[in-house]
Amino acid sequence: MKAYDHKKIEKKWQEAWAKAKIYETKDSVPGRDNFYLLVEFPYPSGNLHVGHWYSFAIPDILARKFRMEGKNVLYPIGFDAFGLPAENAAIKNKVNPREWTESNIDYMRGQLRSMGASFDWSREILTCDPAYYKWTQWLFLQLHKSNLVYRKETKVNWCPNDKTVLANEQVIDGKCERCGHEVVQKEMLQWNIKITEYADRLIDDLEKLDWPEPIKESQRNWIGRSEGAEIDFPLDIGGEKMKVVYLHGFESRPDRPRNLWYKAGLEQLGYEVVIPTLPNPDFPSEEEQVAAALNATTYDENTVLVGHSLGAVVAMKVLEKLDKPIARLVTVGGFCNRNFKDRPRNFDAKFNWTFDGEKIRRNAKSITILHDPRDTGISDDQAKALSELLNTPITLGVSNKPHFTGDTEPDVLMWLRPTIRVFTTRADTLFGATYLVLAPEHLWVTLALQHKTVLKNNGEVAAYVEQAKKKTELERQENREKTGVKLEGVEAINPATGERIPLFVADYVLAGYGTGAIMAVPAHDERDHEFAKKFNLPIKQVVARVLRAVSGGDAVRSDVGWKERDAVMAVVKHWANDECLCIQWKEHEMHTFPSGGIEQGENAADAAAREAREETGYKNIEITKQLGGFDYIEFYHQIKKTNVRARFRYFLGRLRDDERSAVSAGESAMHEVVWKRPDELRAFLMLKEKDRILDLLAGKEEGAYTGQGIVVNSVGFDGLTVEEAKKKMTETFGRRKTTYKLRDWIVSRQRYWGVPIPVIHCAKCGIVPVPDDQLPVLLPETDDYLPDGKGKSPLAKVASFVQVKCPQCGGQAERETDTLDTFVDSSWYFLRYTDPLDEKEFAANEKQANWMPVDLYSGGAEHTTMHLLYSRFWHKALFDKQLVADSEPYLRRMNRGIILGPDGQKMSKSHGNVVDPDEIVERLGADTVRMYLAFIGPYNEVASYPWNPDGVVGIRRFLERVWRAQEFVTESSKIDDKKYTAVERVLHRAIKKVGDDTDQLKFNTAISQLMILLNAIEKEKQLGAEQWNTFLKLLAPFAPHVAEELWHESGHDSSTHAEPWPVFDPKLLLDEEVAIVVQVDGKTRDEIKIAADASKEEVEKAAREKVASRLEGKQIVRTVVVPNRLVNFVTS
RNA sequence: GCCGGGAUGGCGGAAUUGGUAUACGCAUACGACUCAAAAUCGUACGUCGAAAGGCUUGAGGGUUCGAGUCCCUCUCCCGGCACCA
Repeated sequence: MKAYDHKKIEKKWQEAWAKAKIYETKDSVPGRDNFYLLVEFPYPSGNLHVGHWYSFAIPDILARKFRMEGKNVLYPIGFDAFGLPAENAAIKNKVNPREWTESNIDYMRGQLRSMGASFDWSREILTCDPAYYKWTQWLFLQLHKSNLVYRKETKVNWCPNDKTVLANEQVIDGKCERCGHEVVQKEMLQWNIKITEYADRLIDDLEKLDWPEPIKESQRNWIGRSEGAEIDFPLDIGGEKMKVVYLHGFESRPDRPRNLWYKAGLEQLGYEVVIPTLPNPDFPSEEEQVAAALNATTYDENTVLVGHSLGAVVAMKVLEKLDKPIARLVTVGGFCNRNFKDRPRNFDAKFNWTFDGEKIRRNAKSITILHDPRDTGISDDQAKALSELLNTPITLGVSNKPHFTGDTEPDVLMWLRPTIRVFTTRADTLFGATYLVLAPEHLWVTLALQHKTVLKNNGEVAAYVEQAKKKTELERQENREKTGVKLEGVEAINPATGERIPLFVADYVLAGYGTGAIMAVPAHDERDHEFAKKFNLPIKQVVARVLRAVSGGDAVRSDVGWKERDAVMAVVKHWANDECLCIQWKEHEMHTFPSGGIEQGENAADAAAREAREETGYKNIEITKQLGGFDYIEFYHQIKKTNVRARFRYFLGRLRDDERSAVSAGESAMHEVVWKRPDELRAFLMLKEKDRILDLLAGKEEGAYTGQGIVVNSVGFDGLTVEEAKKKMTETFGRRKTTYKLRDWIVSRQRYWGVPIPVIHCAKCGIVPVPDDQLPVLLPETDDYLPDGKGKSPLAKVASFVQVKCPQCGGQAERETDTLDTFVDSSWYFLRYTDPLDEKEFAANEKQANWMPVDLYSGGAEHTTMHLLYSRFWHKALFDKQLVADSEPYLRRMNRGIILGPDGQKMSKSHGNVVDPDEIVERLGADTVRMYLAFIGPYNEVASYPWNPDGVVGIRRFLERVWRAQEFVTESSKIDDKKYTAVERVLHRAIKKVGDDTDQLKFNTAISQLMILLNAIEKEKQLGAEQWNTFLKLLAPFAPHVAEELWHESGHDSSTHAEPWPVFDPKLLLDEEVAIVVQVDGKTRDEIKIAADASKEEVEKAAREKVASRLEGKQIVRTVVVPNRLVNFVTS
């Protein structure tokens, strides 16, 4: 027997497999199902570490096993070759990033080959190859066509060290993911992709994916959907005297509910509202209507003129006739031509359709054009014409009924009056909103500051806003002390209570989330509570908690009904001692404070005093204060025999002296009065609410109550549950709204080594996409990769690249010089593997159809909210363009853990604990490294495993024992021979378990089963040739070289990897004789060996005999027999 | 703080989903082979106990004939998000 020489055989077989091209995957093979096994392709960092082995060599086990099972497996490889490190290395070492990248790739190819992995190298792709990025550019332009790409001045994360913009996902704890430098916020013109438009689908489609739950959950959290409401708070700006003149439309009347609703809303703010009656609304003419409008009132600089629909035309005609300007013109669903979407109108000929746009503009200091794209009559083109006429951008509105004809139209009202719109998930607490908070960047704040006279403390607010904007993410995170400034001179009106409430700017409200403004409910939100405490703002309870008795005599019963009532409880202190007045009931299990219901018209505090007097006889009780607010207490009333849901208030009182009148006979028969010291109360009281009352008594500071409960102090809504009130208040005061934490994806990078964004800036034509036939836009060669630090890409310095003819007008234009985020490259690479050489398409439909969607995608948890989310989005965008056939790219996801250094720390050069796989492969062989990593623990977990150098040796020992086991193989292959049967049963169990465990990604237990099998073989010291063949086939996916070598050693010419996966015989899975545990009273006492097919009775009988001595003198009350497992005798 | 996952020998980890807890491997000890060492092979290896027999799956309680597994309470560790209204 030759010695096991891993170096020789690994080299030999790797070359042989490559030469035979056995892993070059055909698009389809008759009789075989296609299986697409994808691993995240590596970044060409230059050197493979153990983590790479874990990523690539372990999934290879699956690839090989699935092939043996008859699947046509695609297991491709490529390189995510663009990106910052190449460029940083280029700057540091003065080498070309392309050369650096290519030489790294060359080196890594060799290392990857040394794994003995069955990659199909013929499909290799490089994202920095123009043949690849041509299609990255093309796909980007497809998204651009779908209006998913836009350019916007955005506050972005800027890394001053890498001198580039980072995506939100690339900022970890306020620091750059790549270099660790602190990230600053910067306003820059950036390319964005509207991933937010897909937020719902990205969450909802997770349902149908076979992914680990933690990954799905992280994506859901990251997208951060929350359902809530938008509520408008009207502003009252002191000194503003406005008159609103409202001109209704065609076939309308001044007294339509909607118009009256507008009137009420505006008058609430002290506005004067005029709604002229316009003559002949069903057959209107310009002359009559304009005259009526002009006669109805006077127009001056305090007038807001509103025209709905045709009213807008009338309004413009009115403006044409005025000789001095008004404050504002608002058109609602207005128009200036007759190109209606639906039908012609009868007023067509009675109006003059030419307008003096200039005069109208001169006569209105500001103009708002409100248009709803879902309008059934007014087309977008009509709105656009109006916008051009008045030289004013369109404000998009949402109507409740098309054309803003609902009974209420909040969007219109919002534009008629200054309003702050807030987003809240707790609409039920609206009555408790005692102030508003705006983010420092809120538009209204910005406008007010510009205006200068709106805020009385303009300077102070300006200073705060300035300072808040300068804070970095890190500073915001470190110092969470609430800060803010009140906006003096402005008040908002709580739409529910009508109360005037103050406004603040504070940086605890984020501009980027919701509407950038919140209603603050300090009683029921911790942040608002903290702020209110600091600024001494009122805290108003509007939700009462529900305390339910669940044990003891007053526990709520399911068999009786409910009674509701208002109640009070009195905590009365002794006149001299530190004791409280308590009541102990005689016939019932009740220990309480005096309490009872409030009588008709009675004051709550008086009721508390009265109850205490009546129940105890003490006369001189004075109530000193209320403790806390409302609580609902639910309990079973033992005397009235009914459940009670009582809305309680607690009062603190004092007894002046011991003067006492006789307690009524009824009362004294039921209970007696006892005095308890505070330290005895906890033990004495049985009420559910005692902890809360005792906390209140102790004067413990009460924070915000954020839980469920019942609404109080909210006229018209009292008694509703939180959930019911949310719904009802949203309907009454606002509208439903869903918001997301997810931000749009900023894809431009101001760096050299990436895909040029294929766009041209033309002074005349604006942004012009590069035509398809001019793709790819090649990355130009340059020696100057240094970014300028101000946000200009190095490409901007390459004049020959920048200067270009505009493809539309032919004039001189400039190329976009930013490059794309590398996550764009990797958002579609798996599609390219299906058709890697196609020059006409990014991947032909029929080629995609062979493989997509990916059957199993393996990778790390670090990509959960980055690559994995981006590529799902990208795929959906392509799906909507019908460029791909599925809405999700990956059916099943498996998650790889992390390999730590031998010291249990993350591997890093600074720790000096880096394990070099090349060295171990050299010393122990690739098969050992593969198998050790597979054996270290379950693969599909978010977990980390330390590399144990001794453990690796154990696997090497196993392979050497396998090698030596060839000695035991006899020529005979007759497995029915008695001497082989012991091994045969273990072998069949192994076939089952290795197969099952591998499918479930539990490679560690699959390998342990191979070890058990080998142990059995060594014990018998002989096995048949067929058994040996089967063993090698089971081993093949795990240790491909050893298995192949031994396979050939035992006389085969074919490859073991092309062999079919063994099949087990179910009959052989169980031993003929099984060991059955015998328990007495659940304790294992002995075991019996008995034929596997023995009957229940036989088993029980044998067991009883076995433990007869222990059963002596005992009564068996029950016998439990679990087939092939145990017998349990239960004695009395 | 919120959301997810977890805690089993000296270590990595098993446990047919409620049925012999500690499979398999590592480490360790002893023995065989050897002049010796390494390698290899064999034996032992949760814990208390001489043994019989107890006790053990982060802690405490519960359900069950039977709990690592199910339920409740708590502690700690890991991961994600984090002033997201």
